Amino acid sequence: MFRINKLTDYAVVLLLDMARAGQVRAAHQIAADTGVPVPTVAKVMKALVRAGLVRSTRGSSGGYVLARPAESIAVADMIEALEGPIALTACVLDADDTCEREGFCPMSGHWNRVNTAVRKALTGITLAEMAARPAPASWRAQPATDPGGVFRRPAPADSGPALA
Amino acid sequence: MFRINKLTDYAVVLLLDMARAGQVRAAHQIAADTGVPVPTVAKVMKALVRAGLVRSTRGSSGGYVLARPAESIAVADMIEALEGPIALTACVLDADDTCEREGFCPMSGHWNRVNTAVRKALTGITLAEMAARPAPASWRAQPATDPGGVFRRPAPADSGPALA
DNA sequence: CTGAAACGGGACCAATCCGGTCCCAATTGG
DNA sequence: CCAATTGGGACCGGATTGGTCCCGTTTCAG
Ligand code: SF4
Ligand code: SF4
Repeated sequence: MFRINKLTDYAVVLLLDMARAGQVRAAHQIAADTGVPVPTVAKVMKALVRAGLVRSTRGSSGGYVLARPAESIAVADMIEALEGPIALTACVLDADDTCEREGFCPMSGHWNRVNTAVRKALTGITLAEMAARPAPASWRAQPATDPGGVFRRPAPADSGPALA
Repeated sequence: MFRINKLTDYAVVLLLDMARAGQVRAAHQIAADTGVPVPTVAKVMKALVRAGLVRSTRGSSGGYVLARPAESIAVADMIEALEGPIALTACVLDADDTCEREGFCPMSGHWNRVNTAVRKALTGITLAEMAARPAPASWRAQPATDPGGVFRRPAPADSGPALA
């Protein structure tokens, strides 16, 4: 169905939340804030750290924070963090595995162009853009009825100068 | 890994072959021409017919042919034929299922923008463009060494006025 | 009229992938 | 030392995917 992984989706949601918070927060806080189960948040954060998108601090009063400004984190970066290089097919240049047909398949070379087009599209949208505006009304499917009180803004009073 | 389905990949390969042939040909011919196993070709073609991208003729001397000019078949069409509507996440407008978080997830609306960007990228490349040129050398990963004699051009002599 | 050739619509299965959870070691501040 | 956190997996059940096969239907050739 041409979906991104659910975990990747979560990653973006979590990053968006972190961008709006702009301060170090523990995994369980982020979980409570987004409604994503704690173990899942933990798993996703590990991947994000490994990819260098967020920085982590261990020990008590530790937690996670964006490793670089939200302006420089594109959707493509987040996807690559969770799923590895963007490669629509096995014969694309930066795919980590190869297709045995690659040598004589007339389609082979063409996928690179498609792949590039997609990656460019995904690079053109940054985390900052999404964090800034609260999703234009024309984009929303539902009128936003909070069913459980989750997703409260991260302590609006003491959240400091949101964004890095 | 952000891959399209393998079957979708095959679909594009088969369509490209059909575009270059420009005449009605049986599934087993297309299979022999592309190196894709016959049963798989059959399966893919069924999907393509259902989606209206190719027209089929039954009976002996039947086969498949493109339903419309290759110029009007975009990569997005082929993907949608095999995988259904392009919807990166469940909360995208034209997704057939929904996410329970959709109402209060701050990311919800934003995915539509990403989705649109991707779809636009996929709509900008047509089958005709790919059928015309033989994949610029700069795109190819391998120097094209045919390991099995497959993928011979569809009878260059009597192939008629290639393309619709 | 008969039969071969071809498509149509599935059922079917093995293998893989994915999501989700959990456990324990390592680190750090109090 | 203790509590709070992250790090790095293992683990598993369910869903998806790739691939094959079977049988009914349609159509043309002879
Ligand atoms: S070489 Fe051909 S079959 Fe193999 S991945 Fe590329 S397009 Fe698909
Ligand atoms: S609503 Fe939020 S969690 Fe659900 S699919 Fe959309 S972005 Fe992902």
